[in-house]
This record gives sequence, C-alpha cells and structure tokens, in this order.
Amino acid sequence: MLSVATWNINSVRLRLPLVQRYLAEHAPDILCLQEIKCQEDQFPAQALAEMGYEHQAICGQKGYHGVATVSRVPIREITRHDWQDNGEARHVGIEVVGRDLFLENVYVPAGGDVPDREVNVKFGQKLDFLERMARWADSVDKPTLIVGDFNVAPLESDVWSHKQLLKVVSHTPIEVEALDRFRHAHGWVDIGREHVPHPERYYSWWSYRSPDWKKNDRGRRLDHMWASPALAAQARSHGVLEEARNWEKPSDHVPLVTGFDV
Amino acid sequence: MLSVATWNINSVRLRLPLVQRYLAEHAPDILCLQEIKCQEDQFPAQALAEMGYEHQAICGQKGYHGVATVSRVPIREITRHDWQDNGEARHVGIEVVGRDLFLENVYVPAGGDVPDREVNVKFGQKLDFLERMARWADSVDKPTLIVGDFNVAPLESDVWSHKQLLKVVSHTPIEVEALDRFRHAHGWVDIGREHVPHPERYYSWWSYRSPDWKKNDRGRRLDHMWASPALAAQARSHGVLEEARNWEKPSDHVPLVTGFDV
DNA sequence: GCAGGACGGG
DNA sequence: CCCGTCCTGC
Repeated sequence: MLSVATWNINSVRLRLPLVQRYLAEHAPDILCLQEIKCQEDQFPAQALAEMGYEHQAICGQKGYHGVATVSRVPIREITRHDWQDNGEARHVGIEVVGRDLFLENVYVPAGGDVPDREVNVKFGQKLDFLERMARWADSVDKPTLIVGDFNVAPLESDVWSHKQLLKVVSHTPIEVEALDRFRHAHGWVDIGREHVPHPERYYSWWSYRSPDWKKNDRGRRLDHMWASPALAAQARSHGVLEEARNWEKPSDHVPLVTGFDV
Repeated sequence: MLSVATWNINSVRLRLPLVQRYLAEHAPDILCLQEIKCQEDQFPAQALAEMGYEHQAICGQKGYHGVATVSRVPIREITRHDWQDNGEARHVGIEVVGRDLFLENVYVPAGGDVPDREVNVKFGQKLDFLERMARWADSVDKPTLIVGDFNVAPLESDVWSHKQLLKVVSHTPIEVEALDRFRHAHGWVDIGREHVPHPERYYSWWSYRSPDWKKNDRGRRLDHMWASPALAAQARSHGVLEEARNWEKPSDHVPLVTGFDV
C-alpha cells in the first residue's frame, strides 16, 4: 500500500503546525503541498524530516506559489515544468523509487477575476497553462498520478451553486472544457469522483471571505487527484479531510488522500 | 490608598492578554497606557470593563501613538492637549472623582534618529513638545500626577552606558535640559527616583533589537511618574515590573506603579 | 525586532 | 478574509 495526499497549504511557514498535525494524525506516505509561498531555503525541511518525511522535492519562489512533495519513502525528483514559461514555481515531478510510479504535483494559476482572456491576461494564462498541460499529458506513457490545486471545479456537484458560478472563474464552461481536454489527452481517471460519484456533493475549498463556511457550505472542488488508467485501478481508498477547514488558523483548502495497492 | 500604573503597551489590541494578566495579578486602581496604536472604537473597552476597569478615557488615532486611561474608580476626562498642534493623539488628562487629584497621561514623541533639529524635523518637534509642556506645567495649580513615556532618560543611571548614549536620541544633553525645564516649571517630583535614588540602576525599556535583553541589560528609563510636591509627599510605594519584559510577546516597555495615601 | 498600513494576490 | 512583501516608525 502507498498513500498519497495533496493539500494547498497557503503558506507552509505559517501553517507548519497544521502540516505536522496532519502528518502525525494521518501519516500518508507522500504529501504534496501547493502554495508553500516561500523559497526553497525557507521551507521547513528539517521539521518535516524529523517526522520521517526526509525525502523532499521542493520548487519554491519568493512570496507566491511554490510546490513541495515530501515523502517517507524514497523519491527522486525528475522534472520541473514551467507550463507558462514565466518562471513561476508551479510544478514538481518525482518518481517513487522502485515502484514504477510517477507523481506530478501541480498548482494551476487561479486566473484572476474576469473570465475573459481579452480583458484579463491572467485568465488567458490559466487557459494556456491547461492547454500546455494537455499537450504534455498526451506524451505521458508511464503510470502517473497528477495531483494538486487545479483551480477548476468541473462538475455541477463540485460547486455549491452551479447556476450562480457559471460566470465565476473556476467553474466557467471554457475552463471546464480546457480541463476536459487535459483529462482526455492521457485518459486520466478522476479518482475523487470514482470514490464520491457525481451528483454527490464534493468540495475541497471554502473561501475565507464567506464566514460560517460550515453552515453556508459555499465550497468548490478545486483540488484533484488524477491517475493513469492502470494506476487508477489500483486505488483502494480516498478521503477528504473536511475537518481540517476547522483547525486553528486553517488553510482555505483541505487535504485529499488516496491509498494505492502498489 | 490609590495605586496608579503606567505602561507603554505597543499596540493594545495585540497585547490585550498581557494587559489582562497585569491587571489580574497587580490590580492597580488606574492604568495609563501609551502607544495603544488604534482608534477609540477599536480599543478593547469591554474586555477591560469586564475586569472592573469600567471608567475609561481613550484618545486614539489610526495606526500610531494613542493613549488610554482605564480605572476601577470613577474618573472624568478633562483635557486632550495637542502640544504639537498636529493632531497626534499623545495626551489625555483626567480627574479622579472626589479625590482632588488630576492625572495626565502623555506620550512624548520619540524624536527620530539624528539629535539635530536642523537635519531631523522630528527631533525639533520633540524639543518643541517638551517646551510647550513646560509652558503648560507653569500654569498647573492643582495636585497633579503626570505619567507616561517621556522618551527621555535624564540621569546617568537611567541608561546602560551614559558615555555611549550621549549622542543617542533620548539621552542627549539638549533633551535632558528640555526635560529639566519642564520639571522645574511646576516643581514636579520624580517619584521613580525618590524610591530608587540615583546612582542606582533604573530602566523601564529594553529595545527589541538588542537580543538577550536580560543578560546584556542595555536598558533606559524612558517612562516616568512625576507628581506635584504635595502629592509626591503622599507616595507610599513604587515599583517597576521588570519581569513583564519576559512575558510572551512582550512590549519593549514594562509597567511602573505608585501607591498614594490619598 | 517588532508594530501598523498599503499593496497585489488568492 | 487572509497571505506575502515593502514601507514607515520606534
């Protein structure tokens, strides 16, 4: 068995205690973090190594974005794709040593406020990012798991109100289509939805701005775990730790985890 | 008996727990705070009222400076002097109801880095502030206690190194002379030095920048309690709570307290 | 070394 | 609402 988790942590330095709590209580074999918001030399490498996560692949930058994959089992860093070609730290790819398993940790751009590439360059960059990921996915020929904050909630049951979010970045048809092209480019299996099928409610993010997140439950599923078909067939368990949204000084995202029989 | 305390708190919102701890453990009748760093409607009035300090005179502004006097015994706000005439919240004067006692809570400007009014306007403003306080003091004709952060350490034993601080703002001869003029203008009695006579070491502030503040002990006496002569004769006790500098997330100043037989 | 504020970003 | 960074002030 191998368990892999993904969590947009929204500053790993500020939320190191939460990461430690999650690792202590749930002990995944591998944890993929997004939005670490620090440079590599500022990453709390030692604190996580002391908890057994001594194998680490960190791709950071100053202030924004940044991803890190930490592991209890040996991993080898393979790639750092720059799908925007602008130097932003949004991906790190590793191989799980001796298991014929590749793990891609990605943080897709949020895309700004206005869902129109003519008036909002960030929205265009997000679509371009997804198109380039699709082109890359087309060439993937190894058992691969790609996880992270995709910043798109594709299904109606991935958002608290399909109707009210149709023109809100993360749930617009043009983004969903781009994400679909990316998924079909490799035949990725959406593990989350294998285990929590549509039309069941499935969210991984609740905005800080909406108070009483639990009562109002205005969530979205922005975080995903997608696997190559053969690998997806080996997924045995999947979970969403909603309670982490209630921890002290929480991230606005919660961790997802999948257990594989590999 | 009536006990009066003064404390530069360096943001009362951030350090409300420390104020509460001080009030719970030492229970002065009146506490004068400086550098509350908030507007009046942001002052934690209710939390302090719940501890019995329901009588409050608050003079605040956005972000900087600001003073507040909170009391367990009835007080009446009398004045808000603007000795710089620039709108900064640096003083509030109250009367202790039924005791013929006036209490002035003041935060003198720090004065910038360079002790030269030609090149540093803030230094000039500080000297002007002290001169205007002197003019005001000349007209004080009631039993008055003036306390607060005067931002001047007048005596050699008020600083960790007289020689090394002679050209450092807070201990320059020109500031000491201005403070002396202010003191003589009313015949104020320096209560701190009545109880801890020169040349005994007496500090109330240790910079955040100097690490190991306790070991290196690079302190200064910037906070003072001065009384009209007749009132000073009724002072029965005086204390400096140095241990407060070691509390969690401390202010760089510590509280002073004086007990009066009034 | 630590405050608060203003900014850009989510 | 909550990050980081940069700025000012002490």
